[in-house]
Amino acid sequence: MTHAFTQRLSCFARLGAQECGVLHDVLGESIRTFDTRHTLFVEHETPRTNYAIVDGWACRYKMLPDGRRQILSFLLPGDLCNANVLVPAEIDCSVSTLSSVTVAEIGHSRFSALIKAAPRLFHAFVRYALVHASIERERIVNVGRRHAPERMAHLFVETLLRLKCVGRASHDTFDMPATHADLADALGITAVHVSRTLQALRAGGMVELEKRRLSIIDVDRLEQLAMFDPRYLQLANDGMQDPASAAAQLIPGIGGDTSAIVPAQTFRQDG
Amino acid sequence: MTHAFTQRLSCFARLGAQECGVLHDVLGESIRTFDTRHTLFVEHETPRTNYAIVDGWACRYKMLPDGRRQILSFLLPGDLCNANVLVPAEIDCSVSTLSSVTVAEIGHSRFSALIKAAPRLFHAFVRYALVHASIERERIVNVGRRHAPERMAHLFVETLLRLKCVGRASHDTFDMPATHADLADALGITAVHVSRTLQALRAGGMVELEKRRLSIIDVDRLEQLAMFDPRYLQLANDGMQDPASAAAQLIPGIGGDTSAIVPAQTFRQDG
DNA sequence: CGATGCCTTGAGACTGTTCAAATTAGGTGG
DNA sequence: CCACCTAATTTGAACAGTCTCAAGGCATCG
Repeated sequence: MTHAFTQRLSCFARLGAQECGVLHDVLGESIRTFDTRHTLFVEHETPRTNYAIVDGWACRYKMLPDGRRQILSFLLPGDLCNANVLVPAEIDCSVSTLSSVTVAEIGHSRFSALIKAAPRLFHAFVRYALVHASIERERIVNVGRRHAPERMAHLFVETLLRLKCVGRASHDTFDMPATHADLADALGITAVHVSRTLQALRAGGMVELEKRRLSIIDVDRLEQLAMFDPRYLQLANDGMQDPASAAAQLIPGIGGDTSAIVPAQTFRQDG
Repeated sequence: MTHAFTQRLSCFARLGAQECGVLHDVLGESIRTFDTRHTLFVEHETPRTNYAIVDGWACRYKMLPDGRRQILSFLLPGDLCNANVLVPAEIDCSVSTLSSVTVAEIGHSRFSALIKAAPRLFHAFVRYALVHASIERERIVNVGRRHAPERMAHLFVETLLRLKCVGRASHDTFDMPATHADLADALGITAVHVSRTLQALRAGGMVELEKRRLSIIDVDRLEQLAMFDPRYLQLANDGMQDPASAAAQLIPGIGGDTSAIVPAQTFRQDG
């Protein structure tokens, strides 16, 4: 089975056998598991390592001094806990697990070696970071300009698509470890209102949630309600025509090795 | 007078005489002005050029199909309209001016040349992009977890600090071309409520606004109200100890030229 | 001096919050 | 497997914050 992170990166560059091999080795080096509600990074620290999520959910969040919490994004299988892999820098938000989580630990020097060994991977990392930032920008719109049911619909559709692209959602159903309180902090509403909003979507025949499994009954209607435009997720694999050379165009020292290209998949069909 | 963009970049790397010179030349090449309410980039297009703002305000925003708008960030003098300078990619939000704006136009090839000629500039660009993303993340917290007066206080303090660091705010007072409608779309509230909230801050003796000039009367109380923590703006110039070599550590092909270093300023005192 | 755009004000409606209590689900030790 | 404990969810009712709609005021600009 392909590693979720490899699967995710291949959304952003056509990875050849060589790149996949190197990546596979690095990812297999140090597998760790964390309990639910475990803090991986604390705001303002400068992480000395990175984690690629293999299984389970985590989240990036910020706290206000009075205890209010805002979740910036959910981290799903295939996601990197710290999207900034280019320069060592302090991170501006904390990261905690929302379920028990399996990760592949990747040290900074490992990352550096990866990038040097495979220019395509560098390109993929950069695009991954861009898309992750794009997801967070879309969240601003979500909490700023959508009503609670629309916000929830948007979050669910986004999550469904992101999980599908790493093969973690079959038949529009997936494990959803986030509690109402977690959803509330992601949506900018209260847990009580999450409960009521969820019931409204349920009553409308759009979703079903039991035993921490979420079933999207009517994706179309959810998308309509949320005015969902999937382009910000960049799942369509366009813009990949000339991956390595595109990077080389602007980044000094990145040369294009175009051998051993395997065809890229287009994700969005059912897993 | 130092160019606002040079001033901004020097927050992120100790720029030497050589870098400043190259930068100065590029910035002087093509100065343009745009009218107020002029759209510079449209969501989903792939820009072929970039603009560094010299004077005036612009904003990055997204529209929903029904006309709702969410402003993601204000672009102030010294800001880059498209923070992604590393790879050519479609942008996920539109950019429009909020006042008449003077910019320095910088083509992609120019940027590429800049980066190659001055590794320190590459480092500065990367950090600039990181900080801009950080500002947008803080906005999620603002609209998701703060009340209207807190949001407004936060936005005002942030803007004050950002303007100060490019010398555009003396005595805690600055030009504020954004209309109530613009502020509303940045804060995730309505224009009517902006009016009322503004009056509350005014009544509290914290700000004064007349003729499109905003005076921050009581910064401390605004910061307290907003629970403002300036660290996300990275104005303190720490983490600059070893700029070029820090980049070289992770990015292949970036070598460290440590000659001709001028001392970096710490911004936050009055301009 | 009339248009236009921007800001202000009021009243009522609505969305989402708060607090508190009841209910359910899950996990653990006996 | 049960009893217990804790965490998570649901529900109700009152309340607060923000929105909507509508009207009026005040600039600025041709």
